[in-house]
Amino acid sequence: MAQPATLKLISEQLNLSISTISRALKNHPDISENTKRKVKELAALMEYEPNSYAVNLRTNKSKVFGLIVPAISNMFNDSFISAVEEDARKSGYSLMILQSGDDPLQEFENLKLCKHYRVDGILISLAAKSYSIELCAKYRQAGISIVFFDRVPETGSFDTVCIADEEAATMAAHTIFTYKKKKILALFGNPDLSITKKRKESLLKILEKEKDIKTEIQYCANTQDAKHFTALAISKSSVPDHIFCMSDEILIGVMKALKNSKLKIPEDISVLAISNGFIPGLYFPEISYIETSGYELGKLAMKRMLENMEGKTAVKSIMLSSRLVEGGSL
Amino acid sequence: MAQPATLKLISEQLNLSISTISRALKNHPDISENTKRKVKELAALMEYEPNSYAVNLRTNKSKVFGLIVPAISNMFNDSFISAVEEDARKSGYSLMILQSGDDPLQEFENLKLCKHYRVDGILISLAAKSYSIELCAKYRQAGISIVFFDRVPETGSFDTVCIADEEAATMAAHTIFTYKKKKILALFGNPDLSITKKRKESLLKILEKEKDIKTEIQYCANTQDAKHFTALAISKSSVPDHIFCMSDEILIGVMKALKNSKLKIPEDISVLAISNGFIPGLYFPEISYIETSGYELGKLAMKRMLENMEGKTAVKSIMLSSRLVEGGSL
DNA sequence: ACATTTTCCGCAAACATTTGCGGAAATGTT
DNA sequence: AACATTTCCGCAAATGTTTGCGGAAAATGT
Repeated sequence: MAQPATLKLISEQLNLSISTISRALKNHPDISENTKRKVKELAALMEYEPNSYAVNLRTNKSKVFGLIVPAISNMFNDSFISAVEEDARKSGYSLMILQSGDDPLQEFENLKLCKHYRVDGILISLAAKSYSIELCAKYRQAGISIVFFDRVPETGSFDTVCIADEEAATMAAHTIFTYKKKKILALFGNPDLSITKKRKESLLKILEKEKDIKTEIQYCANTQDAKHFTALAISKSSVPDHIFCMSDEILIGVMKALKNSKLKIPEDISVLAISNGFIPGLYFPEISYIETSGYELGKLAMKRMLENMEGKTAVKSIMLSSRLVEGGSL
Repeated sequence: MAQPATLKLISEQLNLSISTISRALKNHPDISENTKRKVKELAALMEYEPNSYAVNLRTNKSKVFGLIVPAISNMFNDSFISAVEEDARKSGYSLMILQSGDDPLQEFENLKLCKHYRVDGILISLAAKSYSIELCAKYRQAGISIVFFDRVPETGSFDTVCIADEEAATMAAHTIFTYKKKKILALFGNPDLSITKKRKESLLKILEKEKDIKTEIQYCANTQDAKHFTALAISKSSVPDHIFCMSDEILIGVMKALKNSKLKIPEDISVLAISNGFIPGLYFPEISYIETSGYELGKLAMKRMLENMEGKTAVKSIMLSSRLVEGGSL
């Protein structure tokens, strides 16, 4: 314990060569059972642990995955991270988690950091206005597996794992139909993200078929925006009878505005969100939502990554289906 | 780009020795400006990046901190992590984040993983029923700086950074006084955690001074428990006029129960929580809370850690003060 | 012109590990 | 007894860096 144990130290104690120690510890057939036993005993006693730097240097593998997200905080990422961490651990990998804060520059730096630490693979959910995609392509070229999740690039052939955005939005639209809503306020996030585009387009595609449904679209950079647009909409003469929220962040803003009004949910106005369910469950009545499980997505993403590590490098796009969870807000 | 650039490769191109390249790149005074320029230019061109494994092997420093938390998800940890990550990055360190899932065994394994990756320091918030403290002591002995935060060990001389729990609970008690509440339901988390003990004791110490204040204590393992105990309490003949929640998790359960009842906040019953403010802000009226800033705590923790790295190893206990933020629930 | 200092650079060891190769000793085969 | 085989282990190179030391060449001083 005084000095951290090394192969050399053990070899000196036992009058064996370093290579013998190394082989004994990994059950190399060249080494006799007797010697193996002795070596292992002493190694255990000395609490030997291979120096990961030396191993990595030699093998050029780190057994670490980089995980880059805009923010660790949001509930979606939370459960995503949990899932990824679980499965990574099971396969002997660790995670280096970096957040971009939705800042393209920071994201770029994080990517370089991953390279610096020579991670074996990178899981990344893009920042808005990201310009990191070329760098990703380059790194992949250099042998680093890259899996995009949730916020994926629109173009280029990459491995992607994401929510079936079209399906989720389509489901939302059909729900709005079913409940015969006529005047919709639809709130979306950053319009630059492909996830936003997909959801918006799919929703509109269906809603626009019906002539008597009026839909107002707004883009919200944050919760505050969502609150603002909601307050504005319900202050007008013709109040919407339904609000669609693309994300939790937006839902929170909407609810703040609604609570400041006299409008009752669902009698006066109904609400539907796309969410993992945590935030919707905090309200009364609970808000209905199209479920997007970060946990499930994480499982899929890590599965894809591990396949990659085993050489299955054919590019794949994976979609995760979602379902409607009815609270009492419809 | 075909081969990753190394010092050797550069040296061959320039007909210089490896050591000259190494020194040139770090502005060693022994190297002439002229040579430095040439070396740097070629290095940039070849996109040279030092192999971190080799560096770490040589220097025995990893420039990585381990961060172990029960769960990444909770809001407190979120902001804590953000702060830590920010300041770590500024000092050239990266973060390896591991979650214990409040499982002592997992925590133990994570600790060993940190050792395996030879992190320079460990920031850790203990799991309930943790038995990792001895291992921490051992690692510290072996030269790894360890800073405990939030959930810190009760005994032993370690660096700790945590909320001024006594102060916060005392503040809560005084608030309850001020608002002349008489029948209190006080909900706490895991009774094994020192943070729970401290908060409970400080609260009771004050409340028990007043004869006409009745306090009921319950321990909740999760949100569900909190909901259960709240529902139970308000179903009785004498309903409490105040509920104190030790954490967000508990607050959520309480609110679920209250929303299922006819009780109005704050008219019929008042609510006070210890929180960072995010969850309390979701309700209407917003819930008053004693603020515990994970962000601030993160700043302090990293500051302490960096001091440690510079050799200031005298053990220190740091407390972060909190303040009352009034929503409309009192 | 010689001695001294400064400038600039290379040699080689060290960090801990992995692994191809070769070789001595022990065992087995006729 | 001579040969072939198997068993078990060590040598040495390689991974990419850092750094103490020493030394040649150039610059400076007398």
